[in-house]
Amino acid sequence: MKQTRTNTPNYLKHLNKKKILQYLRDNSETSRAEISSALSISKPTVSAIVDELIAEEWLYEKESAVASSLGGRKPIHLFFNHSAHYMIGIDIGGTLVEIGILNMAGDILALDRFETQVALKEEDLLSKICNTVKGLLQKESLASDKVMAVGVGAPGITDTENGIVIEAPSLGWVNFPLRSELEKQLQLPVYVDNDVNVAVLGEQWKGKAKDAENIILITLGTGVGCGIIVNGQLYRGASYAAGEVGYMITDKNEAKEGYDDIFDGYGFLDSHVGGPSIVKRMERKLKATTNDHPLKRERLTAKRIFDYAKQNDPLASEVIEETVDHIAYALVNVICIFNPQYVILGGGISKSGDWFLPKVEKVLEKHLPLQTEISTTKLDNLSIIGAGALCLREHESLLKDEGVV
Amino acid sequence: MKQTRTNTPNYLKHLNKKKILQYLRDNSETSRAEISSALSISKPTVSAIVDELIAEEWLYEKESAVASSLGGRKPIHLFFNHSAHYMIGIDIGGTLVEIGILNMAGDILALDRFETQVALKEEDLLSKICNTVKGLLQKESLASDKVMAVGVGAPGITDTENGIVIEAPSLGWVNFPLRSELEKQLQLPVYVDNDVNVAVLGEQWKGKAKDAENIILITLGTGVGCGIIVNGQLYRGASYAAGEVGYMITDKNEAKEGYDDIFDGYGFLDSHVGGPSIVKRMERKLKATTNDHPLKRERLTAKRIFDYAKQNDPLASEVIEETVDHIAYALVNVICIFNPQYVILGGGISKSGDWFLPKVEKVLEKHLPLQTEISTTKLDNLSIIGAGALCLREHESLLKDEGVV
DNA sequence: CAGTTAGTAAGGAACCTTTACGAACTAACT
DNA sequence: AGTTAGTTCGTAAAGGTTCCTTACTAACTG
Repeated sequence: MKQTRTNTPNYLKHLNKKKILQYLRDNSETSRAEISSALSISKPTVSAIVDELIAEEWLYEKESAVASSLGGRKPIHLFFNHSAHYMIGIDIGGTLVEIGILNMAGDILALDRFETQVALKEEDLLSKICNTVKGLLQKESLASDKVMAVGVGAPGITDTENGIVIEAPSLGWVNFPLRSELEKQLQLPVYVDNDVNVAVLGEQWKGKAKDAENIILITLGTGVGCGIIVNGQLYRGASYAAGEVGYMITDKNEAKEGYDDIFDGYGFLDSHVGGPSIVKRMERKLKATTNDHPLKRERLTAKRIFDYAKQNDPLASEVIEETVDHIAYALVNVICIFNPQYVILGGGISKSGDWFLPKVEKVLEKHLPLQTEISTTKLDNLSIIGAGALCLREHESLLKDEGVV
Repeated sequence: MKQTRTNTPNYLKHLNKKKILQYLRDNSETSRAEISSALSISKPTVSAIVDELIAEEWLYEKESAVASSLGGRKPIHLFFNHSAHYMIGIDIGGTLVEIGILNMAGDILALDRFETQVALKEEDLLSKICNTVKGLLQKESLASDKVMAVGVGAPGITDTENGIVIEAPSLGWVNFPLRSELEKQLQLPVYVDNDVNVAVLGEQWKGKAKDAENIILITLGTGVGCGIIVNGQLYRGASYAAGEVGYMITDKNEAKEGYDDIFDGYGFLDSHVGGPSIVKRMERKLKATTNDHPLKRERLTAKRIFDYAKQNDPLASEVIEETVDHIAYALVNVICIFNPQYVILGGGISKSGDWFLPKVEKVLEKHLPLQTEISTTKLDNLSIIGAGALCLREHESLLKDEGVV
């Protein structure tokens, strides 16, 4: 079998085309001449490629420009056509599946969702997803060939090369061939990755860490997850298990004595800052106290306990303080190893970020000489946007970014 | 000013040439036909490029081959010429400067060394380095134009793009323009990086982690350092400070109470597993005990204390056990974040590796579900070899590896 | 009108590929 | 032993890309 030749003259053109298209995505309202000087490609070459891209509807022209003050012909401005191709972003979560249609600008044109566990019980989850996708396309009256690719974030360790979900406890999946199944039903290219990885990609595309090269995203939820972008690339680890910070140990004495891992497969940090562990510790405190406490009459959730801590409730504060402490020291460890440009916190707990971030920063200042910007996610539908970013990255189209920038 | 055009037909040839040369470096005794099918480049193209490479002395032919058992013309075997170009590796350490000449196979042909602090006091360190280089070249009767590049490992945070040592406390350097100074005096291309980064490159080139994509090297010495290769690339961090694991915290309670940082700029882990901290803790134990102890009559060093611990001396064991503990938990944290293929331990303490690695592995097994191979450096002159690997990576020659493999 | 800038056309050089061929060797058959 | 078929290696020749440089037209300012 003959392999495809890569380093052929054709490939050169491909490279240049990609370069130009990427430049236009980031710099709208530019001209052929500007592209030529910015990317140092000769003017005739730029013209030829731009004409092709216009024919393929990736770009469009608009002549509304003004000439330079020194005189000269007016440039013909070029714009990236955000509506020529679309992407579908799917976020499969333990509780909710969200599906959206994105244009190339990352705008969500349509969104639908359903409960995961219900779908798992009542019907086939895969079919439900595919039907929802088809429904959305119909609603937006989009033909399937307008869709460039489908990006999926899955809640578990994922073999991205083969599109196989190695393990997703909340779905009961083990070595589930998600990509091939979806591709069969949807007849579209599908790209799958871990939900946390997808989320960092989203932050890099549209969020706080726009275009940064070194980003860490930490999700605080049932467990602790961590998405890593280094040297501009997603880092997945030797066996797709990078960023399993839930196993981090911030207190060796306690680790030695043994901690109660809330669930099997959860690590030290999971068992100290994960939602269920917060609840568990609060329950213990409540039992130990003989006084009355309003939380004794409520169904406990991490969020409620946070709320009480914010109002300086002594019991809740004790519990939360310890949690925040662990988070802070975990951040110290992550930052000293990675020296990232940004650390972004996501997940349920991050919504209380404004309140606890200053406490965290205090710890960082004390133990680290490195300046790092810490913030919480500000993006709605981060996972959907990230799934789109995954498409952009992985799709064998012009926009694919190979290697280092 | 006109920039250099990159995506020109010439560039294509450059890419192919590089590909072929790299293939030959890794697969000696191959033929034009084999290259063609392995790299999927057409036979005529391979022939043309190989002829050029032979003319440039990168390769040589040897006809001693046997034909395939199915018949056919005998292939002309091609060999990488390890002696056509040379590299100079320099390891600037706090106590010792080592300089070596390497061939392209990574063999050290000549080696010289001198004491750093003496040179710093008595004369100009830079001149001393350059004179040593010149001396070595003379000794090997090598012309300067046979030297492809010079690689340098510096003991501090280094701006590799500009070749500036941002901070090297042991040399008293702050923002020292090492590259330009050396280039001026040696008239050769110079590449500078942090000593730990250089060391990982060495391990990847010639050591245990040969050609692995994801490697962590941890050096245990005065402080704790960490070199990181992810996705096949060196990771330096957002501000060249990645891998400063010395700041890692493995015991939040102790960190909170405050630990005595042995030196300014040393972090929690430095202060618990660094050589001086081991000595300090042993001193305390010795003072506290009224019994006689042979170590009371010796000059204390980390190595000696390790030796006594190995012989089950109770005092030394207590000290070392705590140190090993911290190392183990630090490894848990590093591994859970990175999921590397290999973790390699270097530095002075690593020489006792055979003895303490089993203890470390026990901790890892308990807290991590990830399988990771942990070992200690087996390479002599790792830093010199690493400096050579740095040359290979960074040099704008054919062997430079851009982006992902 | 000169001066300046945007985009196009034509000619030329470099690259790679495919197809075709000679050289060299094995194995099997006469 | 000699011949022939089948393989494989490496090289030519021809053809088609690509890109670049130079030179041009178009269009606008002052």
